[in-house]
Amino acid sequence: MLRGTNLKFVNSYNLRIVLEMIRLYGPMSRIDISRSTHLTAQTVTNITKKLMEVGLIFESDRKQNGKGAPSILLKSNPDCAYSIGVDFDKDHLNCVLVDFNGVIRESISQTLNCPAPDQAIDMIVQSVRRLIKKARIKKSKLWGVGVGVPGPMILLDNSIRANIINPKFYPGWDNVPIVQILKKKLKVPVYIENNAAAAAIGERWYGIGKHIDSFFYIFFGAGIGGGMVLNGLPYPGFRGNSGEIGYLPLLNNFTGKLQLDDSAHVGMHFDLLLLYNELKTAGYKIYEPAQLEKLFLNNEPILLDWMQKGAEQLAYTVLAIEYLIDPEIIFFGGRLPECMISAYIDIINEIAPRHRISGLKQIPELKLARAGVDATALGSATLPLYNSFAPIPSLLHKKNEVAVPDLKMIYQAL
Amino acid sequence: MLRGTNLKFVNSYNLRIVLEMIRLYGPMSRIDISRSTHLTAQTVTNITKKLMEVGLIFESDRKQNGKGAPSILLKSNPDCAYSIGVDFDKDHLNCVLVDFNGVIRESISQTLNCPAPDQAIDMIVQSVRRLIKKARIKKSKLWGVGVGVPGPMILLDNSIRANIINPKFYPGWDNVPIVQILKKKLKVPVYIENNAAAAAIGERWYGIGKHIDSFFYIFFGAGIGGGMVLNGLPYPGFRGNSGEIGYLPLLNNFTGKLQLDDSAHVGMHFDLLLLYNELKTAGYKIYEPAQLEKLFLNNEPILLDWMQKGAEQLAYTVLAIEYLIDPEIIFFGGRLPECMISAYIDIINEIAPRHRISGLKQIPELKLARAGVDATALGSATLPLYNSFAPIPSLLHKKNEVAVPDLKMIYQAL
DNA sequence: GTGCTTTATTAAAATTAATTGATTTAATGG
DNA sequence: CCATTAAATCAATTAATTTTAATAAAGCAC
Repeated sequence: MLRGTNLKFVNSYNLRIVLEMIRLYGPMSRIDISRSTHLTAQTVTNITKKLMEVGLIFESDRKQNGKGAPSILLKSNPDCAYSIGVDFDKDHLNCVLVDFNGVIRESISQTLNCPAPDQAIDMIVQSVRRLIKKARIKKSKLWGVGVGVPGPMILLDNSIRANIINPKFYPGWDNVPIVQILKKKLKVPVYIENNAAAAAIGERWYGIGKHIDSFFYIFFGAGIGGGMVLNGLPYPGFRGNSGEIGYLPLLNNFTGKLQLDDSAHVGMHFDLLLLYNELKTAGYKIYEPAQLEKLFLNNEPILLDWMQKGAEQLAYTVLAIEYLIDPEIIFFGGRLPECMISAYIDIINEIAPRHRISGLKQIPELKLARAGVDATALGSATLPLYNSFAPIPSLLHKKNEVAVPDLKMIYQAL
Repeated sequence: MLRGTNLKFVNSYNLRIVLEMIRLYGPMSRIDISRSTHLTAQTVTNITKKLMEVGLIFESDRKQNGKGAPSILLKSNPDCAYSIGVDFDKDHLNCVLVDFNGVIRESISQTLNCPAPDQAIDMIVQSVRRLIKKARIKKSKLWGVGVGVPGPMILLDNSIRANIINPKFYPGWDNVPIVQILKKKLKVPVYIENNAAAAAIGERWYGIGKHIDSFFYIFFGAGIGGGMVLNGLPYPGFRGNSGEIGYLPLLNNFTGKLQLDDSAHVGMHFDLLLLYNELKTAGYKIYEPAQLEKLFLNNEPILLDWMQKGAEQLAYTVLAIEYLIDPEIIFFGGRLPECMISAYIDIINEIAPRHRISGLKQIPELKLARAGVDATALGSATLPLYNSFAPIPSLLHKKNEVAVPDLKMIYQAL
């Protein structure tokens, strides 16, 4: 799609660049922003003036740096915008309300048992309303709701993200337009994303990935998934299926055992329901990931064996990511306890080098991302803020509809 | 790197957008460009005026479309710019001179025997000079020289692409600054790229990939390599190693045989020197890919067995590409004869579905790209033109040095 | 303390390319 | 032949950045 651009697009982009500079590297002065972005000092003054008027940033102390007038440090305002993230799956619903700086202000968790769409959507709506009340924020400052769901989605005509949760595992969830329904009921922008991709975006916007332009994110949820950020931007793939590492065929030469059938796939080794069942035979009653921490720390053999088998498959996947995508870093995060994710990283770091061709000097580092219950919800909460405030280069191109709100809308909203 | 932009960058980008529209969809009228790019008609008039002044485009017939003034069709001028592509490897040196439309005007091929750097560079310089003479073009219209080399390179400080050919297989080629040397001798811009990546860029700029925004390119050269184009742009990876499918570990469950050692890799099955040796034991004297066509058409068992084993490994690689990257299309191209590449595609299309998880409806199509001797050289020839004329979005961002010539420099050059 | 130097910030004017609105050009069709 | 339609362009306007110049605030020398 070859699209031209013009001065207005330039301005809205530069606005976001300056805001992002302050968010990532702040507190910082106008002159530092100018030097970094190569915008003139005057332009930075003009833009920061606008940003201050709408309350996105504010001036704080002056910084003395030798001779000359000390520069005025600019900070981003955590209370300028809030967002709600929803982590939804068959067995749980976690919702968090975060401020602009990504700090979780309030959260609500509940367990589910494969609810029907109507029921689930009602619960989400109620949770959102309760969060707004609990946090005592103005609804006008709620920038939107982001929903992270397991499995792939389809894109509708207008390239508005929508709404199939893998119908195979979710009876009744075929073709449910969650986005439209939630938008209508809540009257705020609603975004939906695969939970792994949402976690990756969250890592990019708030996590260690803030300064990493290209990374792969391996996500432990009910199964295993992945998301990627390339050149600073989420890369969803042509059909929205990129990063689906769970679908890779099983290898028997890594495990030393025979594979079940030709279409057996890596995801099998990370299906928590299968693990819970296996643990049940040993007398454990496990129904959520947090309970695994204790078993892991007690060196429960069933769990350790399970992890070892999975890690062997994952090691190959990591090599494939290295050689195909060559990201700067591979993050590991998700709903599992931090100690387990770290253990996976350790096993892979032991296995992978044996299968690596000699001669490659630099390889991506494996790093722990945000783990635990809130990982997905926080990632999902990022979606509205990311879309409203991130300097996405495609903003520079003319489009029929401005999908992304610009400062005029921010003026109106505040 | 967060950089701002301004009106001048907008203009140089819009110039390229309009030129690209005409190149890809031309002949087309100003009003069609306006509707497509969402630039106003007046802006398109201004831009096309500039492009005509420097001879990049010209007006041709009027197209009658019902009532009203007929629109004037604009065409890109094939003789506005030329480029020379160099395909260099241990055993051969192919050079082509192409015009702006990608038509090969002249070419020179010669066989080599692992030459030393001085010798090789001299041969390249001579070939370039001979091509200019043969094609009888003005040197001022030679936009540059692109060199495709096997194996990885490193990027120098200024992000000017440079200059290591995998030193392991090329004694004496450690740290040779080819780009700088050639630039000094030829006095034109010189670009270097991995041959697989160059072929991918060539496919994007001149091939079927012209209208495909995201694809993976599997390249058959002396071994096997890969390149990718994502969101319309070449994606080199963080260390310039993306697409290195040859490095993936071997799988024994696909071949049914034991792997040699832990670091045995897919590339082994595509190493032409190994194949030539195996064929030698059967009495064949093969030293270049074109000779394989006859053997293949005669159903030579050694060759067919070789291809079957390779294809089984490649099928897994294709699945990994599908699930990790999810490109629109996977292209297959390179120095092998077209019939052999097609055969690889057929075998993979037979194997892959068996290992695919059920439920995924859409999958990337496997397509034949340009095959044969000129594939790499044409891809390399694309590099200078691509860098000078393609609407690369990063052009919109302010930088210290303008690495890419803009229209001012085009004025001077013509 | 005073005055000079240095540096950050901002005000005013200039610049630039896109946009808007009016005009010209060239065909169709009654 | 003239009204209609649509493409292309001229002229004036607009909206952002840039340039130039002024102002403000600190350090430093005397």
